[in-house]
Amino acid sequence: MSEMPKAYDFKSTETRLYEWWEENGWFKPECRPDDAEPYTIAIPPPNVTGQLHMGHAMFVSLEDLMIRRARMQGKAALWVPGTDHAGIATQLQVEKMLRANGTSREEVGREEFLSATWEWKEKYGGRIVNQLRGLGASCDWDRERFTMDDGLSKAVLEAFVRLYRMGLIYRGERLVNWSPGLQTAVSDLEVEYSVEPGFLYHFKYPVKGGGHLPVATTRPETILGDTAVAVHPDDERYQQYIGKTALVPMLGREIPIIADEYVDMEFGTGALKITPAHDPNDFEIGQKHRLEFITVMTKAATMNDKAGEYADMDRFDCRAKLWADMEAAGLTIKKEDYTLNVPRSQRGGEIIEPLVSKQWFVEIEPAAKMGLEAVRSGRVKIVPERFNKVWENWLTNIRPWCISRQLWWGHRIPVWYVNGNEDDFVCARSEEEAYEIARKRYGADVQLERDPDVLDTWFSSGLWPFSTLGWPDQTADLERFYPTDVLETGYDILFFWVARMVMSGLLFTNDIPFHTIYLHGLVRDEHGRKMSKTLGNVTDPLDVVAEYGTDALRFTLLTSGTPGNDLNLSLSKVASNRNFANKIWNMARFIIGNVEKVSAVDKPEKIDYTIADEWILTRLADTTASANRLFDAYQYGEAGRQINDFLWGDFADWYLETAKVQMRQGGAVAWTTLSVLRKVLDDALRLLHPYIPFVSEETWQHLKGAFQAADLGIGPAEGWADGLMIADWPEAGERYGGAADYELLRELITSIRAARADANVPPGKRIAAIIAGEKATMIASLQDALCFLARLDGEQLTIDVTAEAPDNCVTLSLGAVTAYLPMAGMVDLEKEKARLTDELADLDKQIKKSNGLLNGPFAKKAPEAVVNKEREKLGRLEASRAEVAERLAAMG
RNA sequence: GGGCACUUAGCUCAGUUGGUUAGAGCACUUCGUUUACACCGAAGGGGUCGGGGGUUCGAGUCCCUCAGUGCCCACCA
Repeated sequence: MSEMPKAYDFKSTETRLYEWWEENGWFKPECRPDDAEPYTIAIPPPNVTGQLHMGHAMFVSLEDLMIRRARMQGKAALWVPGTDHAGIATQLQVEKMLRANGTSREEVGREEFLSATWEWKEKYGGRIVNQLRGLGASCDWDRERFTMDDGLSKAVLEAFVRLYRMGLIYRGERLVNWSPGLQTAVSDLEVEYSVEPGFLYHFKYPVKGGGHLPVATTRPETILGDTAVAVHPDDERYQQYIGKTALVPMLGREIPIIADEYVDMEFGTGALKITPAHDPNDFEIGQKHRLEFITVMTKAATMNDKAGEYADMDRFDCRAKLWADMEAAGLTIKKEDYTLNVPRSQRGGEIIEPLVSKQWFVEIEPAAKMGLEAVRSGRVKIVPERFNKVWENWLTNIRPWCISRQLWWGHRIPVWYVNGNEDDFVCARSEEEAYEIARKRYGADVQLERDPDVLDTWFSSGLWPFSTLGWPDQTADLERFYPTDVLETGYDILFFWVARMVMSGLLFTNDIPFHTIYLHGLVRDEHGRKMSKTLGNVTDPLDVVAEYGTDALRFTLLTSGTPGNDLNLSLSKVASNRNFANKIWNMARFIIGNVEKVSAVDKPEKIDYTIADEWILTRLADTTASANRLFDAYQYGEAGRQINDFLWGDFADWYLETAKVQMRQGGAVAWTTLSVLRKVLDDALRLLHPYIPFVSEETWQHLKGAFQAADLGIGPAEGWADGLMIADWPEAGERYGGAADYELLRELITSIRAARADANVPPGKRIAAIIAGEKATMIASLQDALCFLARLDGEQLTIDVTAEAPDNCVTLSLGAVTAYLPMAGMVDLEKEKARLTDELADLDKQIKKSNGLLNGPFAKKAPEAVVNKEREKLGRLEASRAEVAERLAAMG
């Protein structure tokens, strides 16, 4: 191994390691034995034309973490990558390109448009995938899929045909959410309601034969499509009008005045205009009362010829003009300010228009029931659990899913119409099959024409976990890796995607598609604002990676938050984590630098650990156990923070410093110290590898190289693996009794340092000390370390259990051990007296509290371990108090 | 109209089954080039854990309630 530079350089590392891992075939499950337990994740397929954003970085970090840990646990880890054709999004991009070239989708025609889109896909589709690689994603790229590749297209056909034959797909004329700009229907989920200021228009509905009914509406242009006016049957104000005829303003069309309990007498005027073709509620009332359905708008949301003189006007121009005309005709009452809930397209933001049109629907209630049961029974677990409620609520109130889109880019609906008749159609997996069926049903001489529409993009992604593994064919992959294990994604697509996968999995594979749903939150800017282009607060993951490295970004995303909650990304945290990577690198440099100071003959027959060794090994065992417990509970953030704290706060700040002294002793002590250094860093690197794959692997390779070359008999019990990536996952080791003694030593050192700082002792100055108390001899075992870390003068150090305090000294009492620092000339007697007096008061307070606790109900009711802990604490406090009191008395 | 989350140090956040004196990073103060690291180290200042009530020997943690913020679902013209 080459020399390690002073600072870790991620730039020269990341690409090199990624390629090396991939060349070794370690991203493939086949790097484990055939009988290894499988562990599978299907990637949330990014839009094929998408640009990498923090959401991608988030899911890559989390899923790669899960996959890498499983792989190290010896499982056949498979992360299936791929992309989504993203119907509308992609089509819009290509249309934009066409427009830039002075043409349009309509002009070039369907076929040419599709080939242009495929070209676009080939050109830009690889970009996002390469960006995922850059984040370290250990996907099996040989198994990469695309929602419109042949296999997945076959799966889509199969799913559609099966649903149709189960009677769960039907075509119907319904009121759908229509996007006038995109010229397609969209599903309920694709509509977002935004609260906006608007008006409630009150006007007079003329009644034939005289009089009028006051009516209120937020959308006057729909008046032109009214086919009834409704009042509540019990409303005394309007009893006289029920059954009479009203006249549509400006059109004079005659419509009935009906009674329906749906009308809220309290709201508005208590009289309701009914426009069955333009409002979901009115649609139902229209059906109930068998009203006429009059559509007054075109698909472009301009008024049609049913709107009389308003024909060809834009819907909002019409609103204004009609109201002005009504005002002139004396039909208006008032226009009051009113807060509207405006339906807007999730894509593009234009106002969605409810329009009657013929569309394909999936009746998903039966599947929804299965999805509900899967979560209720615990077959599918959601992390965090609180999303169970959201799941429950949505699936319980589910409505038919409109799956047809009037787009060109997507999976064509596998339905053929017979002889130009819309009501005669066949549903089949292919044109050949369609003809076969049609001939049987309609005679030999049939002409078929395929439905022009395509399917909602989520229809194909709903099949993702099994279609990517080969379904509907019974492939070996499907057999081995399905059901998958965890589905990890953002909570914002729980309904769009996750619920649909669960439902289609249960429906088509008769199994759950995954046993756990892990939901992460949105990545926001550091002040909690949503990242948006208009706000200009978008942080590009590629920029962050270029400046701080992939590991720094990954560790930040993984440890800054908690499952299911949004996370505020701050660059200062990324910078800290870049520093963490460097810190790890330098720990390794230190250890490797010590390798040559030890020789193989120093290996002792029987290992004899110092209390420092015992302490760090115990801390390692605790950290490993805790991390594993947290990993199993999907608490990755907390696990990462704990490993970080351990490695930096315990290993680097304390053990490494102590080890410097132990190494100087040479011989068996040095050998043992080096073996502990290696063991702790090695295990920590393993624990960290799923978080920060690059720096951990690079560091580990250096460690491995140095120890293998030195041949000291120090290394992993199982031998050095080729790569950390495929090394064994650590399990918690032994705990040792000496750990507590070292803790006491740490306390003592910290106290001495603080006392020195308090007395303004120059940092370089070695001072004298007397260590007394029952644990003084324990301290003696690490006397040199004590001197080094607390800057004590070894020549002037007295260690004696029964030593008495000299005059003119600072007293540091820790119960089992006491330090006297005779800092002649440097210590202010009066100040020391005051300090000790304060300390005495504080000790008295604590002792009183502790006594109160131990003599109260606490002693009887609290668990024994807790009570014992309190007793020990009291013992320490009392010992300290005695010492402090004695010193004060001696000082007069 | 339902439902959920959040409210802890100046800022951004941890705190898993209730258990010593509530933690981290950044920022701040004072010191420091001891052969891993200045992308560093040592010491330190800073919090009545949103308000109120309750359960408990013990509450940041559990329950109730109020307030603020954010989000999701829902057809009120």
